[in-house]
Amino acid sequence: MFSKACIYAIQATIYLAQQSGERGGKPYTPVAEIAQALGIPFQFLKKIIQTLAEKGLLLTQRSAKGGVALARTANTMTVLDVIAAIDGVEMFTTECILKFPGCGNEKPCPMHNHWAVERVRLQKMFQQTNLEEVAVNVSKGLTRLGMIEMKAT
Amino acid sequence: MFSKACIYAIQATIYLAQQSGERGGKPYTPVAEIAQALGIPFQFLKKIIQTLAEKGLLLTQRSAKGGVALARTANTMTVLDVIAAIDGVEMFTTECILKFPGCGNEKPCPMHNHWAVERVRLQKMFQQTNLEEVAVNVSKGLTRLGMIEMKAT
DNA sequence: TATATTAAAGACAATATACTCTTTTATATC
DNA sequence: GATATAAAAGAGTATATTGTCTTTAATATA
Repeated sequence: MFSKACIYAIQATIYLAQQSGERGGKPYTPVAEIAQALGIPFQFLKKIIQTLAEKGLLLTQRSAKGGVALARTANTMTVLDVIAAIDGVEMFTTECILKFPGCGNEKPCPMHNHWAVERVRLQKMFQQTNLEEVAVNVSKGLTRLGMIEMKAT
Repeated sequence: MFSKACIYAIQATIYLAQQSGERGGKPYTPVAEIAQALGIPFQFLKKIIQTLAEKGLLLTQRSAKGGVALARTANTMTVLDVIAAIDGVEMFTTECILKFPGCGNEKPCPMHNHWAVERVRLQKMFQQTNLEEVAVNVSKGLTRLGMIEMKAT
């Protein structure tokens, strides 16, 4: 469904949302820390982070005590925003599940009418899920981010 | 969502369902004809067809007037059956959308509870769609298989 | 039985995705 | 202002997926 890059982007932004939620937390988190904490290849994550920064989702600071941070509050950033920045939203809007170029309501492929319904549901689901609520659930221990244990801070 | 191989498998089996639906049609369809008709790379399709045959979905006949055919009637073969043979059903059953190995109801990832709902819907959708109904719609001109025009026969 | 047709088999090539390494640049902190 | 920290930039490698080519084998048909 999603590329590895996109999956890592979602994980990293959730991690950053957690960081931003911590009282007295540092303003920036080094990419190396995120990669370490989530088990994501460091150099690969850096490129992904760069893309997210270019798309305006993250702020970067290169200096001592630098790193990256969410460009806006976690409750105004949705999982769909992150997906859109990396893999794009076409899969939820126009892309045919059989990858036929002209597929749409006028020229539907054999699966179009079924898929069009699910596609919209998926998009809504990711759009309605913001990084704050997700991060809070992780911090509460209700859900897990990767293989690491997350305890309330 | 699906690999190219899986997409081609779905297209090819729908094409074969159309063939089997035609009165007085030949029992077997050459892979070359399917590849030609649907614009699928011939040699690649042959391997995919082989896999489908190994999984029991298709019958093959190597000889003059040979080719491939559905192993059972089109109305008893679902799109999910085809997907299962190529990409597997894990994506609808156990696979985490963030690809976390241990993700499940006990140890849910941040998206698990949302995704688990959609996953099941998708599986049902593909399971409830059999090749006959799909092929009939294509033959009626209600839907299209690839870029080619399909007229009622 | 000879022949043409077509799938089977397996090596190989191209492309896309995932991942790494090295050098450079910015800047907060001391 | 010197230094250390950390991102930026870009070339390079590894792996998986997709696609091609050639040779072999089966068998229906004539």
